[in-house]
Amino acid sequence: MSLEQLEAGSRVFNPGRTAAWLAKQVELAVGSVDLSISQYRILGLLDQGSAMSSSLAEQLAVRPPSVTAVIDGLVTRGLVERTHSEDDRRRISLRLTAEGQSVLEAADRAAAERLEHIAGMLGSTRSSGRAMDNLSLWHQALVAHRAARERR
Amino acid sequence: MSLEQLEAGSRVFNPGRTAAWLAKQVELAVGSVDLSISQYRILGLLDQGSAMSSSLAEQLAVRPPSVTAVIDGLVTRGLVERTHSEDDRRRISLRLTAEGQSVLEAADRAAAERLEHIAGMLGSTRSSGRAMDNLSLWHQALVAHRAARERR
DNA sequence: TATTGTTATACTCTATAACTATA
DNA sequence: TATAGTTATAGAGTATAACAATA
Repeated sequence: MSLEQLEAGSRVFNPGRTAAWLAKQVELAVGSVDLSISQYRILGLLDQGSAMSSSLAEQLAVRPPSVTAVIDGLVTRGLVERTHSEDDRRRISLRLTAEGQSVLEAADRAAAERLEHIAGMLGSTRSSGRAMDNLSLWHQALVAHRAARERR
Repeated sequence: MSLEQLEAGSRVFNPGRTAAWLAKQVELAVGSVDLSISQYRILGLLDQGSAMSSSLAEQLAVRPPSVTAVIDGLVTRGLVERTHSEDDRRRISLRLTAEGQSVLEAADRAAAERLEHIAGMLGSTRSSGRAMDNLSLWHQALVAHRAARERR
C-alpha cells in the first residue's frame, strides 16, 4: 500500500465501505419503482420460488415480525400473495403475483442500469466489464455461503 | 446465457440483487460493533475529514433532518463532535472523536473479515482474491461518480 | 407442550413542513 | 429575505415480548 494511501482515510480502499455505498446506489435505483431495499430482497427471494414466512426470516437474517411487516405492505400493494398451507395450517405460503414479478423486473433493470452507469465512470470498457463481472463472482460466493449455512 | 439460467430466476445473475445482499452482510458485520449501515456510512465520510452537515446530506443522498437524527445518536455515543463554525455560526462542523475513529476501524475490520469469509466460499484462493481485489474497482467507480456529480 | 406466525410496543432511519438562528 | 440546521410529526423496517392458532 502506498504512502499516499496510508495518509488519508479517503484513499484507502475498504471493502465494507464500498459495499455500503453500492447498496445506497441500489436503494436509490429501486426507489424509482417505489421499493425499499428490504422489499427488493424479499421479492428477489420469492422470485426463486414460493416460500414460507419462517424460511424467509432465516434467509433474510431478520426476525419473524419484520417479515410480517414487510410482507403486509407487499400484499397490500398486490405484489405478493399469502395463502395458508393446506397440510399445516399454521404455515403461510408466500408467492409473487404477476404484478410483483413485473415490479421486480423493473427494479432489477433500474439497479443494473445505475450500476452499469457507475461502472462506466471507470476509464475503460474493460475495467467497467471487470467491475460488473466481479459482482457475478460475489453472487456465486453468496450462493455458496448460503448453501454452507443451510448444511450446518 | 444457458437454458438452465433462463429457466430459474435464482440462477440468473443480477447485479442489483447481489449488491443488496452484500449490503446485508455488511449490515450484519457492522452490527457487531453496534453500528447501523447509515451510521457506518457517515463515520466513513467523516474519516475523510470533518464536514458540514449540509454537505453530508448531499453526499449521503438523504435530507438534512435525517443527518441530524443519525448524528444525534453518534454524538450521544461520543463518536462524533459537533462544533459551530466560527465564521458562519449557522454552520455546524462535524468530526470523528478518537473513540469514533476506533469504532469505525473495528467496523471496517468486521466487514472486511465477513466479506473475506464469504469470498472464501468460492472454490479457489485465486477467485477469492479476485473478488476482494475487484471490489476496489467499484470503490474507484464510486469516487469517480461522486466527482462527476459534484462538477455538475 | 411445541411450533408458526401475528399483535403490541418501542427504537432507528427516513421524509416533509414549519421553525430558529444567523447572514 | 435567504440559508443552515433543528424540531415536530409521520411512515417504514427493525427488534423483543406476549399472544393465538394449530400441531
